[in-house]
Amino acid sequence: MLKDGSFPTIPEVFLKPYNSVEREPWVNMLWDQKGYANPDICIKLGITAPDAPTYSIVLPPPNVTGTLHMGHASMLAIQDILIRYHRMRGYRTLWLPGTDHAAIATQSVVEKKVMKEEKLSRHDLGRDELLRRIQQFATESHDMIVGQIRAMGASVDWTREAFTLDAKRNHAVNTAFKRMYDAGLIYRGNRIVNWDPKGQTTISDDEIVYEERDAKMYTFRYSKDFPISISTTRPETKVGDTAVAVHPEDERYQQYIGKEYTVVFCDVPLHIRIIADKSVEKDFGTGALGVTPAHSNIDWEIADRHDLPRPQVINEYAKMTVPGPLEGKKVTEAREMVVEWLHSQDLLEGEVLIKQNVSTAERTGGIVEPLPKLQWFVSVDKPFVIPHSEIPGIPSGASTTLKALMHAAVGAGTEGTIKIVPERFERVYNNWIDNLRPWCISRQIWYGHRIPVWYHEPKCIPKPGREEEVAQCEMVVVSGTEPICEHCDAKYFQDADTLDTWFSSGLWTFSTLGWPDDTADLRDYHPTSVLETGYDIIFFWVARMILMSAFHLGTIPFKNVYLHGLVRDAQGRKMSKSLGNILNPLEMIEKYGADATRLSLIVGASPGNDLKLSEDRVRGYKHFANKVWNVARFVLESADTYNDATPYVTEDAEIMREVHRLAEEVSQQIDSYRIDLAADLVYHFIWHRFADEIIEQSKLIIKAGAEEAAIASKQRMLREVLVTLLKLLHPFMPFVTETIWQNLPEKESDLLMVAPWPSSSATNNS
RNA sequence: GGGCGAUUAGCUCAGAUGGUUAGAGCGUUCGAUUCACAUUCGAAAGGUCACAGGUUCGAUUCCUGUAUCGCCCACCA
Repeated sequence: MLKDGSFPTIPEVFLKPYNSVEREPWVNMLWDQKGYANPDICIKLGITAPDAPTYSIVLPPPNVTGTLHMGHASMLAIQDILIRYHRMRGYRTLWLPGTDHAAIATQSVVEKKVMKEEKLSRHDLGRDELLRRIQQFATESHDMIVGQIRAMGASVDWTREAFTLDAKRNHAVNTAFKRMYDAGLIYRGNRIVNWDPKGQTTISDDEIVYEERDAKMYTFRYSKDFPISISTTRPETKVGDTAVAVHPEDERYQQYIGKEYTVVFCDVPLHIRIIADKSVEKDFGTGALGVTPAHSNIDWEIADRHDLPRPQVINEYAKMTVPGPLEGKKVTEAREMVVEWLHSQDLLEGEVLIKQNVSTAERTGGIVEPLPKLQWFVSVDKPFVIPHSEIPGIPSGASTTLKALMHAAVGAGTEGTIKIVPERFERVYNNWIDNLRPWCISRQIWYGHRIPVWYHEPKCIPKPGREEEVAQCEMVVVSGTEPICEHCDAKYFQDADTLDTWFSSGLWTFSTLGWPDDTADLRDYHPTSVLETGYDIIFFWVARMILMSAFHLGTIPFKNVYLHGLVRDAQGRKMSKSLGNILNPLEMIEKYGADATRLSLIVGASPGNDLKLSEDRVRGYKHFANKVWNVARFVLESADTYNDATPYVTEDAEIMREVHRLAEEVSQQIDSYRIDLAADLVYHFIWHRFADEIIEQSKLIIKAGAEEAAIASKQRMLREVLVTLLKLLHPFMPFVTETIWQNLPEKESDLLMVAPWPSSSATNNS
């Protein structure tokens, strides 16, 4: 009974267990109404100081290929914790959401779907119709993803949402392409590319997945009178050979170097030169390498050095093109035919079973065929002058390369460079750059940013008197609209290819902020504070963003990179459809609540290490959400009145100091990206210190009717500890804490999400 | 062929610039309780901190090897 004779009343909502299914959508609506995820609104309402430091994250855009999985859920949880923490600390905090068109991934999903349901190929549909289908699919997928991001409680600013293929981003992509082309870093060239015969497109080196398979290595001669035997696992390519390379110091073959032979191999006449090249290993196989310039990367480079002809004998469908019996045969068939022929001619000298890494395309699983093709590339080694640079070690106006920029941007504790957490990935990153080759950016698929290059076809017939300018108008690169030839008024035709999806993703940190325009957002929020993503896309994406930002802005794209691990099942296996061990985030949210789902993905997940997740874990944290709920109920019941001027008795003052120490520790752990430990600290304090000990002890005072001063002190302590703990827990479990906040009799701010973060200083009267 | 990570209680993981009895959760066992708790609380059992050397007064912690598992990179034809 209270002083005025009435009974304590607590909000009725507390009389039932915490119900996440009911409360979470309600809290989401509340957040939407207030719109505090938008930093402009926070400034306008005086919640955030206009000159406060900024804190920004761009959401790694999920692919619009379907729904979100646990990996996405963990990424959203981690970023939301960082964002909510900084927002409460008073930063101008922006978390910018978006989705990725994911070019090849999305197109192949839709193509497969259309093939399955309608038995139609993309060529049956045509470019426009296929694009329409993909658009529709992407929109549905996008809407689903937005719903999932909201369900997780992610406090992103929807007013700034972006899509990697929307009009603004297309403008950014075209501008970026044009500027890199003008700087000479993008060029069109005939080089060996990774061709995926199944997907009918080129792919970059990073989209190759190596699979170990059994293979046979054959040792043989081209003909009886050819002096040197060679070894290969791909005899069918030998009809494209133009040389045999040996090591310059290999005494066995000295006498043959420089000689030329004409042979007939499998009914194909070949002209073979014996050359010396240092890249050949003396001790491998016979020490002699049959050089197939058109169908092997290393051989192409040898051909460069020795000026060899490069006949193509395999086409885009992985079929033989050389005239004769092999023509039109698949490479695998042709291989058997050649081996049979070698047998029949008694040329085969050896056959060994070996393990071999076969290159396959990540998306389609097709076996990659190296082919020479005319494609667009980004040169990472070509020097250029960077007009403006804030990157340490690279002065404005210096001559540099993209590789050098990428190296300089990350690094070993230097002020102003990117810091990667965990640090060991810095080595992985640098190692990758060292091995980087030209980046092939053109793709023969339809869904994506069309290459902004236009060709004059047929050739220009100039107006009289301007004939000499014609050579310059055959090909133009423009960032704007369709060009028209000024010499003959003819229209141009745009390059049919699209850009590698990572080209547009690479611009993400600044294309989302309005670049190429000089916007306030770009000035305020770039470089972003941290890029949080999985360690599996450090090369695909992290490195490309650094490249793009360094070239176009002369800055780093983010100050920190935080790499999280992968979410695996309870046995540590990858989650996959075929294993049937997938946990669906939405289902977990439905059963246990977003708060529980978030915590289960956070606690125990140290940076860069994989997390084993089971449904039991999620269930465990649902119990915790309910525990928090009941703690609040108890405190509001037994301390329904209190006075914030009441002096603390010694014991309670000590508890307050303890709570502030906790706040300090939690802050430190978050600052050093150990949010797993931070979450664990709060969890344990609430459950095993506050609930099990502090509350239990306070019962002895309050319910036993001790001295009034002691009771008042306890009541004030309970209320203030509760408020502090709600704040500390809010970044991790935003829904249950916000719900409780809304039911507090009085509160410092209308929403907990913008309440001030507990400071480490001790309170008054302590 | 290079490189990286992991190896601590039955399971999942913390941990310390090296120092008294190595921690937590889940699980197990025993007990209490319905007076905030779709329960909760208390207690117990359980570890030669992968192995072998070295440095040291002292190592699970640092160094060097080894093993097992996992991952990444690499144009050995």
